[in-house]
Amino acid sequence: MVTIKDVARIAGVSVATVSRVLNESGYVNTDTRKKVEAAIKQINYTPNEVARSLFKRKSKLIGLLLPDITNPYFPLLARGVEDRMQENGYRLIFGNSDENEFKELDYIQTFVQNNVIGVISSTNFPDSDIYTKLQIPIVFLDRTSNERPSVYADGREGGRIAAKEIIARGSKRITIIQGPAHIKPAQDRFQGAVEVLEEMNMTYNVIQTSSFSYTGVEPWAKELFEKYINTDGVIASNDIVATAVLHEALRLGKSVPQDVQIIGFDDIPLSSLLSPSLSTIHQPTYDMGREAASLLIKLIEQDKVEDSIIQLPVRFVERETTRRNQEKG
Amino acid sequence: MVTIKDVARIAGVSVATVSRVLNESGYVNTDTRKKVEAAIKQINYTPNEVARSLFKRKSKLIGLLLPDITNPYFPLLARGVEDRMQENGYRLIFGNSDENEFKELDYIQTFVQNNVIGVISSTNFPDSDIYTKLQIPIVFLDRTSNERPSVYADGREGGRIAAKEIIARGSKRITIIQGPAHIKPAQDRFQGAVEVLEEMNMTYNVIQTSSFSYTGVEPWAKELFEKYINTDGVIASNDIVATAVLHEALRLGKSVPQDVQIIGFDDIPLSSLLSPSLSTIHQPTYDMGREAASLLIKLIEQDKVEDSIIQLPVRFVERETTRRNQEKG
DNA sequence: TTGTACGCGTTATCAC
DNA sequence: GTGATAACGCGTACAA
Repeated sequence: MVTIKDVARIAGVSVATVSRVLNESGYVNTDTRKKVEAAIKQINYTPNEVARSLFKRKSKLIGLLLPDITNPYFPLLARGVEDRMQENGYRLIFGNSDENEFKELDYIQTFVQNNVIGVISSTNFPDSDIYTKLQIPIVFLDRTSNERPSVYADGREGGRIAAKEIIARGSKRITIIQGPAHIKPAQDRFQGAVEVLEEMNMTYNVIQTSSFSYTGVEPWAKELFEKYINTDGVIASNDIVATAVLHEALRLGKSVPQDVQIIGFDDIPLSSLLSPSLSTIHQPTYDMGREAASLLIKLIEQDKVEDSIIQLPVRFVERETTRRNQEKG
Repeated sequence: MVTIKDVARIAGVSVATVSRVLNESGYVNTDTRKKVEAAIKQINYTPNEVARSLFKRKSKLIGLLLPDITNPYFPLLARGVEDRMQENGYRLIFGNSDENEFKELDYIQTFVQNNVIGVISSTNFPDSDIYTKLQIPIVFLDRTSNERPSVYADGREGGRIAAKEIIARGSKRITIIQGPAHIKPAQDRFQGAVEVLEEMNMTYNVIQTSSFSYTGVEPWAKELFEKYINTDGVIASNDIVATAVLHEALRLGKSVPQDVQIIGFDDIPLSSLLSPSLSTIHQPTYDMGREAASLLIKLIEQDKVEDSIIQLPVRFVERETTRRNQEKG
């Protein structure tokens, strides 16, 4: 390993001087600087971030905690975070929590042990001791808790839009799929949809699901059509569930969107590749990741931050699982 | 920050003793140990991994470099790596390379600066200086290079299987989609398919694609049916491309699999949710991640490793984009 | 069985 | 302008 001492020896100066040119701190003669830079280049020296981190008590590392990168919604989030962090020289320590509080605690602990300078987490337990006791800046992503820094999409409005659109397009017997009870965005979506349905005096049914995971979405799709065979409109809790519903509807010989309309949530990349392609409520997922990163960077680098709760807008994406809107012609 | 000194002070012993109980090294009296453990619990002490890393010149961190986590193939790989690493107490520093050699170099450098103890990379440049000069254990994942530790699937056999199956199921005018020329597994698949087609004296066409990315797969699907309108069998380079081809075929009013059969590659999670669901060559993606992690752990913890080149088998998954095999009844 | 002292690579303070 | 040197938190000879 090549260290700052080697550079100092070769350049014929002290390590203090090398440190100065490295960090552009303090005075250093132009000639001296050149000698040092030459030495650095000669032996291809790069500073040991671990030693830096030890001394400064903080690293250039960010902890990123996601429920499950295998769920196609999260990679975009992660990518947004990474790209933005990269721009400011921060790197990611990454972990999947599987919505398991113990695993979260374990990861957060590792983050702290590694002197991460901040954490971004899509946790289901934002009010857990894990986070309230955390001494470093934290941003909740796709999650929120009172007054804590967070970035998320407007789920309630998304639910409202989904309900309005599916009604405007002619569904009369709507079934809402309610996502996991403990996940705030899922409940927001659900409530938004219910609100509109109630306002418009529509009858509707509800199917409850317990997870957002890939595995085991089919059973809920089957349950839906067994319990409510006459459903002619489905507001799904996310695109994965919507995809399973679509699959099951087609399997049962139903025409989509003629017999049943389906609206998803998220607009994950595969939605547009389905046949028929999936109408859905678009979330600016990648940008949410970027925003969370930007917010965390502000929290780290600035004293005070004005807006630390960021809600991003959603929008309806019309594709082929909904009929043309008659009203709009 | 609570340090080993605090523990020592509270327990009324020296830091050396605390260190001994922490690392279970050397002798320590049972009573003393209990006092130390009590103190640790009392002030909730956890060792500073940065200081450890500095002293030992290596951390518990692993560098994981993937082309793009947004491509649905890679999250499973990442998950496999993480789960296995977790079991041995290693954590991941993660980065997307975008198949960009400069970004790779940048990340590898960061990994080294952070004392990672090993690297797993799905690089397109395994023979680059970046890797040949690397002083720490490295495992190539879903990639391979002569004699270097690597874990990958048997692409050639996969290509052969795909061709055999699509022929056995009655396709006469087959089009193969050839993945990016610089990615070894893509070429293996292609060659395997071509081999069988040649052996059986079938006529076939080839469409060349330049990337495995999501964006811009549609154009190739369109190109395929414009150039080779009579195609009745498509061997796609991966499931994303296959999905786009399926989408386009249905859009053109073709019946799948009656008019055209489609076989994908990878068996990403969405494949089974498509309508019709996608027949494909299954890769044990998650297990590949795990295997790569296991191999790297061996490389790190053992002196010599017998098999450092691991090729995993693939298999055909029959779903709905292929017809029933007549021969098999 | 336990404690002292040093070094890991870096930065910051303070002389010179 | 530059160079010693202490300190960051930990692990390990070596001494006691």
